[in-house]
Amino acid sequence: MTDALDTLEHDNLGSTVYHLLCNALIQGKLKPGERLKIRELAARLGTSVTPVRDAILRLVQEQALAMKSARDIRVPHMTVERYLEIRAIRIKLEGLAAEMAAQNATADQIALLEDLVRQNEQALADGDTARGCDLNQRFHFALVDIAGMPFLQGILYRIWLQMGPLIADIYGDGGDDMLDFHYPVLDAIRAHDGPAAARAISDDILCGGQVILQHLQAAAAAAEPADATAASGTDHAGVD
Amino acid sequence: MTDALDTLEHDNLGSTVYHLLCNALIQGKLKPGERLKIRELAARLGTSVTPVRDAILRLVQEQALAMKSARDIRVPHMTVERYLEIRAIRIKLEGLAAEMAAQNATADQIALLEDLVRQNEQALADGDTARGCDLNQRFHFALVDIAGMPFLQGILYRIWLQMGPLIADIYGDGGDDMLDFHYPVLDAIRAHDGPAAARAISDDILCGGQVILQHLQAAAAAAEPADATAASGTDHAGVD
DNA sequence: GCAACAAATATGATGCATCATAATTATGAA
DNA sequence: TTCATAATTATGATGCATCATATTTGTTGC
Repeated sequence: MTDALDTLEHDNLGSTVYHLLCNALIQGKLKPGERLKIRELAARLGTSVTPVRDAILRLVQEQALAMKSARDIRVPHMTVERYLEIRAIRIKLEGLAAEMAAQNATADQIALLEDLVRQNEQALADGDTARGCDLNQRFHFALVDIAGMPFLQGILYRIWLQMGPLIADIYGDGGDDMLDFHYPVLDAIRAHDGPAAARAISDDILCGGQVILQHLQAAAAAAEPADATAASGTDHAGVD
Repeated sequence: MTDALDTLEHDNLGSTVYHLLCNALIQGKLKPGERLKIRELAARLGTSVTPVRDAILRLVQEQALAMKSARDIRVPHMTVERYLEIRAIRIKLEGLAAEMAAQNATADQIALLEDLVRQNEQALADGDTARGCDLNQRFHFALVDIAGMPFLQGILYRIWLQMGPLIADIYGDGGDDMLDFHYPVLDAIRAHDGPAAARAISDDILCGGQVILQHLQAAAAAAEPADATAASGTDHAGVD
């Protein structure tokens, strides 16, 4: 499932390292601002620098990692502007996925979604936020999978890669209500009502992400308490 | 503008080669099915294999190139299924871009769009399809640029990368009416009417791409007229 | 003690040697 | 002539040596 990014890919060491780092990112094992060193990783993984460099370059390309300078590779910090942009994109793309999933879903696939929600309930009941975070993500990916759009799956995987470090950092704060928005999605899929599914996913992304947005805005405000020029440009990034 | 993919990227030889190949793909200088060899490219460009390998791996990752086997890197063929999927994604994402562009566009930016359309008229009048193709693309990119969404720009650039070889192959067939659908887009942007701009872009993608779709369907029908199992070995179908 | 310069270190970039294996060609027997 | 097998070649993968330079650390003069 997590292999969605490169369909039918030729397996080489670089890809293995890449997926390793992807999982680390998505599971929040790499914190924003953390630095990565090629040689160090290579030593830790027992390979030469070449595959590690391959993997890191791939992640830099898709902006899941950032090269602050020629020799400073770090997990990037999410900004409010970027989060809002990504949110808008997710609403469109995951909406499309939900719509197609509602059209296509078989009984088995619906049962799988229900199972994911059930496991998520259990995880939240147990107070296992890490598992809840993982299951939340798997629900979203399951939708794209059911939609049967492999290219879209790759795009969304890359987007989630960016949100991984962020979500893992914040989820414990107030993510308990994140699951609530999955029920309307499930209802719409059961009814094979595409537009309703898209709306429900949109609600999920907007409401569920509210905590994240507040967190980011608070962090941004704390970072620059005096300077108000950059902070005010939250709604529209004036990137020319 | 074409540098949208990796914002603020550290320049290394691999990136240079990457952009070189990107341009070649988008401008249709690389045909579907064409094979690329690392050593050959390196010799042609006067570098070692390392930067070329970096660039090619990046393009493979985003499926702009495909590794059919461990040592067979080719420009992939577009399939009907994939085209339809990409079309649906484009409608959502370029719709979003058009909507934001309509909200944000300044008079200067609108003038720039008008200029692109005017140049495109001239190109078509001159029968210069290559230039028309290029200008068509630049119009679409200009919209994302005006929308001020750099992350979206990266996603769309990667999508166009996939369509480059295809469009260049087909454009001459009946692309003369492709420009027609840009006028309603321009009108909507002038009126700052986001939803109308999104609808207009959707029309452009659907109608303008009709020729491409027919071409693909004809090619698919010709490729496997009777036998559906063995002949499909050329294109790896079975996207599900 | 502090600042400015210098030496040392760290680190990604690049080139290249070597390896494993797939593709191609050559060889030879039927 | 044809097909099977072996030798050759081609090619991406991997590892590693070296380079350039940013960063850190040490030294020295004030």
